[in-house]
Amino acid sequence: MYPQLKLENQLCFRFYTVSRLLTQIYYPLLKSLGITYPQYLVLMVLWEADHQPVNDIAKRLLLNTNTITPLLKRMETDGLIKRKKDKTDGRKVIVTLTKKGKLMEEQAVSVPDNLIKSITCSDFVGSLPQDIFPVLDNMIDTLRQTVETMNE
Amino acid sequence: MYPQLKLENQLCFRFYTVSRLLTQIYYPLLKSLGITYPQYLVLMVLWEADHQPVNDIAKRLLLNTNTITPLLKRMETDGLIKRKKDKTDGRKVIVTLTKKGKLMEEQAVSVPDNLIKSITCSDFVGSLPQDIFPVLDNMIDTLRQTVETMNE
DNA sequence: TCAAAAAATATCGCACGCGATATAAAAAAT
DNA sequence: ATTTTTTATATCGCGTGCGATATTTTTTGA
Repeated sequence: MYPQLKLENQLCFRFYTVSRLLTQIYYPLLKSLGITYPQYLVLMVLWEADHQPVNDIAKRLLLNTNTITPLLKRMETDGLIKRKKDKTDGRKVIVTLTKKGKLMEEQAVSVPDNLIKSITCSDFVGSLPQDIFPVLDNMIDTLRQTVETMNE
Repeated sequence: MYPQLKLENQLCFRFYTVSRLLTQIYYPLLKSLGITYPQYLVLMVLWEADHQPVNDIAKRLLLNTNTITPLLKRMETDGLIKRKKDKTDGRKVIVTLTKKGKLMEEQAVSVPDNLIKSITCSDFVGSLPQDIFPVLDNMIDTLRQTVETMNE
């Protein structure tokens, strides 16, 4: 009846679906490391720069503390990271990789390649338009601004 | 250290982020209707064709029954749909819109337009490449095949 | 016909995500 | 110096998502 309510015209549904399916394909690869996809994201942030407050990690991943805090607690329980109050600013909690968390980077190096290999297509990456990354980054930037404006 | 483990090189992270942010922007629009985004998706499927078995809805949304079943139960509790065993095939459960579920389509018509309006950008849609939909559909098709192959 | 396989749905457990709200510490304002 | 505001993190509750598995019904095959 209303074309704007057809599933085939929904942009968000496509992103929702691609995100879910990609995460499902990640699952067996990350399971062998004993981590989930959001935990993998946190580790990537820390591998780039260790010793960060919770809020910096949250901002980098565009997640809120109500998601990040329990996530980090689980990672601490699993021995991947340590959480410690900042000496100079008692509000901040600094997150640091443990030896286990640091060593996992070596095992994770093969994950991106294995992901591509496991996708049933002769050339998944090559079939994507060259400019897909900037398009997505523009979208994220616009959406991020919108959400920030909403929460004011 | 390893470029393949940099967040800025992650395709999946971008889809994950766009999906989450878009859903957050949907939230206040759908809240006024009393529904969530996944429930909105189920309703769109039923508005296109009422009276469908659970599995058809699940396939359409590329979700599994362990997600759809509780979702449908909540929607039944909220008086949006009815679930009834199929007479001819006792395994199937047929999902039908209630009057409330049907009437909600009229209220939902404005949601897509209001979503665009609420996004902080002069021309969000116009700044997307013309061929973004087929690209996404190709991705979904490839990923769907991969996940199906995984579960064999 | 009758056991075995397949199909459809459901249950269980756990990890997110996030709106709403609370708590604690630091910074700013009066 | 004290109150107010802001910042950083955490808690609570609920709704997904999904891997693993179970249940029920139908279909298939020997």
